[in-house]
Amino acid sequence: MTTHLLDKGYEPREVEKRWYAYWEEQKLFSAEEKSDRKSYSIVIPPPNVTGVLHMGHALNNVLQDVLCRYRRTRGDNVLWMPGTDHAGIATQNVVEKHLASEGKDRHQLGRERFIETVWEWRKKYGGAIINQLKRLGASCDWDRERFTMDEGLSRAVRKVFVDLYNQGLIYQGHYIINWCVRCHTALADLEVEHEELDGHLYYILYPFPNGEGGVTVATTRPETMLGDTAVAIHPEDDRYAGLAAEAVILPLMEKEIPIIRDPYVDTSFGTGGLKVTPAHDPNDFEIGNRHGLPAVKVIGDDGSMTEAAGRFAGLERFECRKAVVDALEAAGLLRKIEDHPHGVGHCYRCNTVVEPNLSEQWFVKAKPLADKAADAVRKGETKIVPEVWEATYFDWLDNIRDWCISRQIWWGHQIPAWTCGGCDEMTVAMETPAVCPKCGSSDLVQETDVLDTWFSSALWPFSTMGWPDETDLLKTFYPTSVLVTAFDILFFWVARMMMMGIHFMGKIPFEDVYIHAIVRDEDGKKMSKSKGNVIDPLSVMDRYGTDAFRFTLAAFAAQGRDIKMSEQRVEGYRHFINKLWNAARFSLMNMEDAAPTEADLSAARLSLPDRWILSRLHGVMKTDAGALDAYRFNEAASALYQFIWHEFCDWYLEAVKPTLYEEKGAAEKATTLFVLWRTLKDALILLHPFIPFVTEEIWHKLPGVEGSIMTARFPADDPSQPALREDPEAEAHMALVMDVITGIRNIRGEMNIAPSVSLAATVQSPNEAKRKLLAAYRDLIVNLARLSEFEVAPPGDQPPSAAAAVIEDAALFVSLEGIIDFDKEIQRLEKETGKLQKELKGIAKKLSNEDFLDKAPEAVIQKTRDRHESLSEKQQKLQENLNRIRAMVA
RNA sequence: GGGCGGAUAGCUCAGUUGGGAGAGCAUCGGCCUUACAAGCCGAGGGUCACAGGUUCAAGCCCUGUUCCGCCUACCA
Repeated sequence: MTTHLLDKGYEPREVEKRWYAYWEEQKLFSAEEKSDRKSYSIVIPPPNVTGVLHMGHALNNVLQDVLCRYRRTRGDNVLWMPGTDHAGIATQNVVEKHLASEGKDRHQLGRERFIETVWEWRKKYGGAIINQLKRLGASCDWDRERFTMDEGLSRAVRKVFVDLYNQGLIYQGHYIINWCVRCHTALADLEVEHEELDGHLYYILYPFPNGEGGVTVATTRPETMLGDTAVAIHPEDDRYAGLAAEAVILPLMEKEIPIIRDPYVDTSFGTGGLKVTPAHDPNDFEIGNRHGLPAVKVIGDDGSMTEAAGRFAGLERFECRKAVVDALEAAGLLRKIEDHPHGVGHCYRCNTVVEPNLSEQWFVKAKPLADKAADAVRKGETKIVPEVWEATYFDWLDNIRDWCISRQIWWGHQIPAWTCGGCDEMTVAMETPAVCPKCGSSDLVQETDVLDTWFSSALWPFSTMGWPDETDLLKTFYPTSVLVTAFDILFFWVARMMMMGIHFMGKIPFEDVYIHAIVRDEDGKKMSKSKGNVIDPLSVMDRYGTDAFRFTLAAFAAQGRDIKMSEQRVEGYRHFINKLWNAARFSLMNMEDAAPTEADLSAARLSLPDRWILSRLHGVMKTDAGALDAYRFNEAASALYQFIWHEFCDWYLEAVKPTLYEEKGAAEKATTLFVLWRTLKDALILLHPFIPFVTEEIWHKLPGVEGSIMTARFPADDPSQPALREDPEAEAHMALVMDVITGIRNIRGEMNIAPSVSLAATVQSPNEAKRKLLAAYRDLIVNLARLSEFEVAPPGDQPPSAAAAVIEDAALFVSLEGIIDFDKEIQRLEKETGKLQKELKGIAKKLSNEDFLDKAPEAVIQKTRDRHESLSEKQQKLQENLNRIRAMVA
């Protein structure tokens, strides 16, 4: 320990760097694989390896860090498992872009070389987000850091795939899926984002073969007509009841296609005629299956028209749309065009319009897994907080559809399925087979598709802990205590982890799921690069310090509402950090190098402010623990804020200054010093989870403590310290003293009397006990209200030139001999009585209501009566004073 | 189309079994009081979106309306 004095201002940057390095060196984030202590574990939502820290990460990780640091102070064996996600499509896109800037593309490199390049890229840039998490103060067990493409996790992925395949829960099939023509891969339904666009509805006449009339169909995507293989009408549609024709001519393609009847057709939409394109629409695909229609793929995987599109072949799909419309127009078959806003699917990775496309893909049969995942929450095995999200969770799981897990990209877990060139047999296995188990041929070709990234992240809670091996880590930490995440990945990730966790571990992956808010900009808009409204957390930390930023996030994290981030708020909390710093600075200035000797904390030996602050410390400790245990971060943060600033600084420190300056004697100083030390020490421990850096810095200047504050125990759990307790008497006495002081200050302020002017005050109360109390705390009142004289007396003559206030049954007079402004005082009293009058009227009305007296609980009635009595007493006293002053003026 | 959330002080938001409307910031007035002017002391400011209902009593419970935001959906 160098000096115990703090610098005048808190300089976050150097402090943050120093202590983070210290924590890492001392291995203070490390979990014990085996321990007698209670386990507490969280797996981090793994950020994309290509990611940079944004506000969402910051909030998410600060909340996790608060919980982990809090649980450590409570003595738990804490594991916060960190890692990153290989983010297949996103990462591949990033690296491809990088290649493009060098004039290369992945096909030139080939699959193997490309994957090597991604690994190189990952090695070079993939650590960025991890370092940014460290900057945030995240106390993850970094020695256990995992990556979804690591060997161990890849083995878990393979095992899960093989098991599910053998259990019949994974299958391969030819289906309509969402296809991104830019990423060149299939997407799961979830990965498609719908956006309402102003489109058009085109009405096209499909003529009968005999040339007389036809069926008019309506479509938003006219280019797909080239792949139509039927026209459907509803079997009971009267408009087509007498229809003789059994086919129409598909315009532009000049080919005959059948008219079919299917109840799927909505008679109320358009003309009641539906064009059927099995290869490019999921509904049409099913209709096609029902009626045995061929599927003609006219839009290729690259988004341009195929040979099957005839003379439109080679055109880009939207170019083709125009061309088709023009051609139809020219042929006189375009009946009309209507404006038609409708939802259009976009790729969640690159925002390209997604094309429903027919192809061979792998799917997970989701229903059996989803049912168990929903049940676990229904039975309360896993609790979702706040509860409102349960409905959303159930809704999705109860209506789940099979999950398309294959992706036509290179970066990811290649599907462990091999097809025999000899006999076409498919082998799915953990290890690469040498020969075909059926025919013995060694001509085996592995499936080129890779798995959806979310397939591997679904295993995260147990794959990171060593599964499929039965590790100590799993035994100690699975199921995890809580998952902290935002609702936008409730389906993508949370639900799927539930499905996989229950299926493979036989146990839910987490006891609680805490869903926090999304961070938005000041105007409530989602932050996005394209809108240019992103606030970079790193620059916020640079300017205001990490602790201020963290405290802001925690204070904003009220359940069920989005967070609107503004730098102004962070600035406000920087002031709080500074306030704490200075309070500590003041405290330390008064302490010797050694820890204050332990004092007797029984009420008899302590001054009122000492008793009071210890009682308040006990109170805030309880609030803090209760709030954090229930994930009410904002409540914990604001309780601590309130305590430090408005109780500890504003009242306690001011109250004990004379004692610290040894105006009351050495013994009193020693006692107060101990209380001050204890309060500061415990407050730092309570604050540490929120603002770890500044608390650690102060901690090391505090005498009588050892090691890091990270190893300190929560006040209620520390056997080496006398227990804190509630002291209602001290709180009541202090409240009275504070009322008197505030009353005097109020008069001073309202009458514009400078603080430098000492005043004389008198309190008159009929209550002898109260008089005794006030007399006993005379020094405190004189000091904090800046008085020259303070008299306590029974009710009697009122001082002549005095301003008055009423505190409970006591009248307070502040002598203003020579400086009183009578008009001002009259105004002040009138304002006060006016307010009281209004309130009294309301209460009186209540009390005169028979129904109220009849039906309200006795306690409520009594409370109302008491209040009425004390208010009218106060009113009367103020009125007397008002009359007195008026008389003096007149 | 279905569902969810929000509307409380100038701004941003708390308000958990219905029983005296709160905080931070901003504003106004007074202070360089030897930890902190990133501060201290004091003050003003709200028909709790609107309309009904239940109740002795509603910001809170019920119904409806308006305006925002979000999620979800295979009507071309």
